Parts: sequence; structure tokens; C-alpha cells
Amino acid sequence: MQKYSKQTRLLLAVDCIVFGFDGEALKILLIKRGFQPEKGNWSLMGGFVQPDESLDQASNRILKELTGLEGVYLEQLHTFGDPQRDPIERTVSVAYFALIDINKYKKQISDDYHAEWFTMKRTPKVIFDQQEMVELAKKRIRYKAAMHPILFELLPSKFTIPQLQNLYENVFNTAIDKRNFSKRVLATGLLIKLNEKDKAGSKRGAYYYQLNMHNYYSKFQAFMNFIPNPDSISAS
Amino acid sequence: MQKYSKQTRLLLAVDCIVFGFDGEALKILLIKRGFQPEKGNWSLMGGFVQPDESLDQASNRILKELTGLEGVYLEQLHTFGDPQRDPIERTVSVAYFALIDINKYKKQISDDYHAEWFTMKRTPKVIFDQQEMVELAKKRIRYKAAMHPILFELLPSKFTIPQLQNLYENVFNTAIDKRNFSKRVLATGLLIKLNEKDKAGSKRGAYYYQLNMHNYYSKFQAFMNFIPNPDSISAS
DNA sequence: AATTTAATTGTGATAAAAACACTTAAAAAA
DNA sequence: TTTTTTAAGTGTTTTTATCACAATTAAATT
Repeated sequence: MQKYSKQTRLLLAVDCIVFGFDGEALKILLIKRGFQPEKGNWSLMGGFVQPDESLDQASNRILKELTGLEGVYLEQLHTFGDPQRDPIERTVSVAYFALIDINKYKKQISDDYHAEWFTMKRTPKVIFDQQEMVELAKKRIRYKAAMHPILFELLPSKFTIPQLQNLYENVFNTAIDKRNFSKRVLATGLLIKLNEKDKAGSKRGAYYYQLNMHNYYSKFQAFMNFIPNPDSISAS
Repeated sequence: MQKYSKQTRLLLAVDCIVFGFDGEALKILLIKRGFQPEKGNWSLMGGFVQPDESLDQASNRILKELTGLEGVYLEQLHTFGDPQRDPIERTVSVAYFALIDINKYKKQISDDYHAEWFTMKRTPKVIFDQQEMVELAKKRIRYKAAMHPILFELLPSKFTIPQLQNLYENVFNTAIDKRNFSKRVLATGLLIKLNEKDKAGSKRGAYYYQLNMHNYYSKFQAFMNFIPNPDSISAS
């Protein structure tokens, strides 16, 4: 037996929703699509899965080809398979989301790849069913971040507690009491205080912290609760 | 433009992990595969996605064709795309999991479809990478059930609180204090007490309850916490 | 030296979770 | 009919976690 005869084959694509945080707002990365249809319109990072690569490999390759990003947090989100989602030909798309430190790649992305960051509120129209993908990705990162420390992926390796709080307040669109926040964050044992201050944000300066990677991996599965009233969190 | 030329098309399949609970243990449903390769070996319910159907439609169709099940809880789990996962020809598979009331379909399944239920501990070897799918599905249902009332899908429409507790204890492999459990469960407002008892389980008999469907839908997204120390829950 | 700005720190009140044991209904056995 | 057996049902106390809340400090700027 060589093949499954009589079965129809179809195109399989990967689309990546790339999240970044610049200290101000949560943003996503879009690119101007380089081929027809919808050429020149804003799109997620996407491409076809090649015969010899797995889905994870495809998503990593596509992300690298279109943005230069490598070794970032990348997780499968959902597969979209409406028969009509691509007007040219049936294409099923496996969506991934990525979390990156926006500043680490900022110049590279805009100079070399003509990708652009957009705030959630001012996202342009994207092609096909990609708006649905973005919405689902937003839900998923809230959902997951409410329980696991994934948002650290969005920060530089050295960060301050006010920066971290700002990130959480952004993602969950809520205000958090800073005394309670720092207590909880420090209680996780995930942070190591450095003898160095970030003077950019204030006159007094805020101490830098970095992740305790050992605890990060061992406690990743543990439920966290940085968010006071997680009403806004909805299922994946 | 008619097609994306030069791109390789591939086979897309759907595999369903069907969970059931018989009052004793959590089980999964397997079927003897009806075609080559691996014909006659135990397998998840699977089949190829047809040209005109969405992924949700395909999973529902396949579940119905192979087990007669219809209208059950079915949710996309993950897409598996290792190039070598099917030895005959590259096939990417979208895995779904289903939750059903085992007794409702028991006879139908074994009489008409030659599918069989297996406890988690005594699952036979399944084909390809399906063991990985089953493991992931188990993780996911724990994860989700720790926060959302999905386990009710595994029970008959009328059930007792001891039955419900037994189910939770099984899924999470933990003992729960019955006073605390019933307090929490009743506090959700999800249950309606009936004037009828189940006499099968004990001499005294336990009152039947049924789901308050209105509250079920409105509170589905709310986080629940029936499980005392959810250490065993790991990410999706 | 005074002012400004944001970082840092602690405590008491309230709510939720956990630990814990006896009573009761009803069938079965004596 | 009485006693025994079995699992269902129910309350309180203790402990822990969460929430609300404000004064002090470091360091640059005026």
C-alpha cells in the first residue's frame, strides 16, 4: 500500500500572532502580505507547511523568514478549517501565538522586514479569518497568563516590578494595588532582585529583577493569581 | 488566479478522543480500525476531512459514523503534524475530545459499532501517535474541568452529589471531603434538587440533582474550584 | 535646601478554604 | 419488630488567602 487513494489533499498553512509589549501597551505584529490574493494588505505572519516539516518547525521557520525572530515563545493556538476561509483554494491554517520582548527585536523588524506593531485598539483590517485568530489569541493569553507566568516572555531579561505590574494591568485591562501586587509576585519565588536600578522611569529608580529560571520551570504549572477579580478571563 | 501553484497538498484527518464515566472510572472509547495500515488494531475514532466540510463538521460526522453519537460535547484539542506520524502518507490530524454520558450510549456503541471502553490504566496500544493525543486530552480535561463545569457532560441528566464527587475524585485522582465538596458544588447555583432518590448506591438513597441549564451557560466561564490542591493540573 | 516624583514597605479587616465528626434514613439481618 | 449496617446528609472552628488602605524613602530637579 502506497497511498490513501480516493482522499482529497488540501493546503495546510501556519499563521502566527506575535504579541509584544513596549512598556505602554500590548501590541501585535502585522506584515504586508507579499503575494496574491490580498497582496499588500495587512496580515499575520503566515505561510504554507512544507512536505518535510512539522507544524512547530513550520511556524518557527515562517516567523524567522518574515521577522528574523528565532527562539521565541511559540505555542499552537487552534486550527481553522472553514472550507471558504481562503477564496482561492481551500487552505486549513494552524494558528500559533508568539510572545516576544518587543525592544529586543524592534529595529530588526521594522528595518529589515517591514513588519509593524499595532496596539490592540488600532489594529487594521486583516485578511481572511485572521481577525478571529487574533481574538482567540488574546483570549488565550489572558487565560493562560492568569495561571502561568508566561507574560515574563514579553519583558526584557532585566525588568522592574512596576514594569511587570504595568504589563499585567495592560493585558487584563484592570488596575492592581501595587502593594498587593509586589507581595504576590515576590511570594512566588520567581524573581531574583539585582543590585541595579532602572533610572529611566523615575527619580528614585526601581530595582531590576530577573527570573529565577529554575523556579520558573519548576513552578510553571502551578496556578498563579496575580489578578484580583479575573472576570474578564474567558475560556480558550 | 485559480490556485496556489507549487504548493504541496496533504491529507487532513480528524481523531476523536471520547471520554466516558460509568460511575467507577474515567474511560476512553476505542475502535478496531477498519482499513490499512494497522487494520484491526485499536484506534481512536478517526477519518479524513472531506472537501466541503469544516473541521468541526468533520469531527461530528466521524463520531457519528463510527459510534452513532450525536450532539455531544466536542472540542478541538490540538493538531498533530509530524511528517512521519502516518507511515503510508503524510497526514496531519486535528484531534478533538468528546465527553459523553457512557450509559446513555453504552448498548448502542457495543452492539452496533464494535467500539469498546477502556479504563485509563488498561488502555491497549493505539496506532501512530494516538497515545500522545490521549495523554494530551487527559491533561486538557483536567485543566479545563478545574475551572469550568465540563464534567457534568459525563453524567446522566439526573445525578447525585456522591456520584458527582466520585467523578471529580476520579478525574483528579484525589480524595475530597464530602462536606466541603457538597457545600462548594451547591454554592455554585448550578444544581437543582429533585424530589427523587437514587436507591442504587445506598440503603438510604441519595437525592437526584439536575443542572440548572440557565446558570450553567451563564456561569460556564466563571472559574470554579472544586479541587482542594490542584497540583496535578498541568497546562494544555 | 526645598520640591517633586515614583518606589518601597506593613497591617488590620474580610472572605474563602480546609479540617474535622456526628446524626439520619432506610434497607437488611437477626 | 428490633437491631444492625451502610452511605447520605449536615455545622462549626481553624486556618489561610485576599483585599483595602497610607506613610515613608531615595534621588533627581529646582
